[in-house]
Amino acid sequence: MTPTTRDLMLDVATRLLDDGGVGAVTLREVGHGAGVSHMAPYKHFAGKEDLLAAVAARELTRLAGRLAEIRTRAPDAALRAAMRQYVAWALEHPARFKLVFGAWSADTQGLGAAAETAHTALVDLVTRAQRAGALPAGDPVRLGALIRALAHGAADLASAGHLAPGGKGHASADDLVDDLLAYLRGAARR
Amino acid sequence: MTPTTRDLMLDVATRLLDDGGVGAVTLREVGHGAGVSHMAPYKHFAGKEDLLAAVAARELTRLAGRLAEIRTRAPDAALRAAMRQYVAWALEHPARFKLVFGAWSADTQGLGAAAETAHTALVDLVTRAQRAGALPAGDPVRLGALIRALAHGAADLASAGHLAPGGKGHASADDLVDDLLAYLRGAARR
DNA sequence: ACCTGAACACCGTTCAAGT
DNA sequence: ACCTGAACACCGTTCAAGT
Repeated sequence: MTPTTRDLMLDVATRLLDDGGVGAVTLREVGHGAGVSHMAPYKHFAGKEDLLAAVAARELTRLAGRLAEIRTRAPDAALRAAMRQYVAWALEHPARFKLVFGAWSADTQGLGAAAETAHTALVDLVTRAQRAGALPAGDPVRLGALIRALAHGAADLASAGHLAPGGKGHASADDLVDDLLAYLRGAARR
Repeated sequence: MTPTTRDLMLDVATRLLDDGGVGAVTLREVGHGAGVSHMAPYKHFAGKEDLLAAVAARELTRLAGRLAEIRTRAPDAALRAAMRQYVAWALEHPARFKLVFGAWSADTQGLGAAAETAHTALVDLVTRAQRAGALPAGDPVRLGALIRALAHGAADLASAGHLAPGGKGHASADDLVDDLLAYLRGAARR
């Protein structure tokens, strides 16, 4: 049950990522932080890119897991809770967020599979919210893409400090998610 | 009229950025590409971060300029055209997009001022679309934030290839912008 | 199977110096 | 004012070798 060297390396890499961004993640520091040589990471990962992909995949899997838990709630509250979870995670761990949703050079480390799981969970939430009358009719995949793109954009802008900071009309990322869901609820009643 | 060494360096940096991402922008290559030594960039920029901020500021200023041109069109078409311009720019130059909207360590190189200009232009477009009946009433700053967050998120996800690629329900970033504007137009008529 | 240490090419940055 | 070249610390990666 003691963590494997590989897992220890992922922990160290995640801590470096949180502390100083992706540029602060060096294979040498990952090795030393895990108590081994600066070359040991190459025995577990093909290179730096592969290590970062493994960090991203683990993080995305955990996020998808939390979204899956939310699925047990009432359908119209679940969708809002899921988007708030997404936004909160982005604001708490901006460097992880940027890494996970940056470009993946290849579908390595099961990143694609983890993304598929999260996507399926979202479409399911949308479908159930539609049946509950909280969302308008229409292709749930497309509606899910709209909601996720808004949550993603609001989280990204907020985490970089570009969301009209302070003063009149200032809206948090959560506020924007609520605004969109309110407009969609209105469209469902028309 | 011949470009200054500084402008030449910004051109080289932008080309390196487009070709290989932010990691491919090295001060040494910027110097050599501009026909000077690997140390010359330090005479024009405080360091790498400052050079990248200058690239971002120039890019953001150009984007704001193109949004300003759009302002001359009919109000309800102008907002859509502006968001399409934003999305198109992000998809054409993903590395510039990520750089411009990444975290700025300091308000150097006039980045904040350029962002302010673009933000003001957007709020103006929103206000005029509201008067034309194409958007619901309410605080134009907050409504502008909603629209921009959606365009931003759709562009970011699309440029990284995370927008439910292919198959049923697939929506482009432009499609999502259109969807949101259609829902908002519906809310304006209620 | 997993780890080590030397070595190479590269990069950001400092410094002393040149015109 | 603007540019140069040597030097330093650091990083990703390869390789030969050890248990």
